[in-house]
Amino acid sequence: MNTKQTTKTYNLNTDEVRLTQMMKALGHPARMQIIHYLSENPQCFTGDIVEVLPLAQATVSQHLKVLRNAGLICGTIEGPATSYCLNDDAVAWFKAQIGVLF
Amino acid sequence: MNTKQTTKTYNLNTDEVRLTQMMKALGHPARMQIIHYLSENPQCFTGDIVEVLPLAQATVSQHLKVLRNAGLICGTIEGPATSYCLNDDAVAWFKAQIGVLF
DNA sequence: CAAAATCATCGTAAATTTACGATAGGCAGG
DNA sequence: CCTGCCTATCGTAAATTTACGATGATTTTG
Repeated sequence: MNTKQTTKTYNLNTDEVRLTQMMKALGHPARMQIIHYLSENPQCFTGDIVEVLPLAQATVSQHLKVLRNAGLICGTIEGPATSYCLNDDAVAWFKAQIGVLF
Repeated sequence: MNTKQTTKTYNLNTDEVRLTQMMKALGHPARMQIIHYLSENPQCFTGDIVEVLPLAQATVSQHLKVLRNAGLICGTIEGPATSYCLNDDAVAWFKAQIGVLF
């Protein structure tokens, strides 16, 4: 019984929950660097990103997974490697949703 | 020596670092709720927000501090209470910076 | 088929975040 | 002044995140 709860609790709707997840994904320097890199190099492999970041391959792969789960990037297996790119639809949705929020 | 570092490391510029901090601040449900509430109630006290969230007063105050440090809101002491509102300049900057990123 | 290359996942320490009660500090009313 | 109200900060557990090496899975090359 921490709060009286006499008033309704503000809840986030589905869009806002998704937006929050995207914000969280973008709220880490390494992941922001990845997004920045992908916006300049629209199509690249995991290895390219690993070379450019001061992080171990496992860590980069982990960050890529976070961005994938947030829907911001999509990766396609291409032979032995994986190619990543920005998800343009998600980016557009993200921008639009920020306009709704503020 | 974890990386060869033969290539330059991608670094974030000052703007991107600040943007990342804002993203991180917005990447938590409670803080997103606060922002949502402030966008509907442009001027309100800490107590108003505490009533609306299912969190203890200390926790809300902590979240408000994160948003303040990110520059997204500003609080002014008003008598015995503190009044909070969105920082419109920061919001505008945030929106513009997203346009630069993507 | 064996070896090398590429990447994801696992297991796990260390660091950070989150949430809370308790406490402190400032301001208004009696 | 004292008391009550409002909020920030402190101290601290629990949960989550971050980063790494090691390992696996898959594909191409020799």
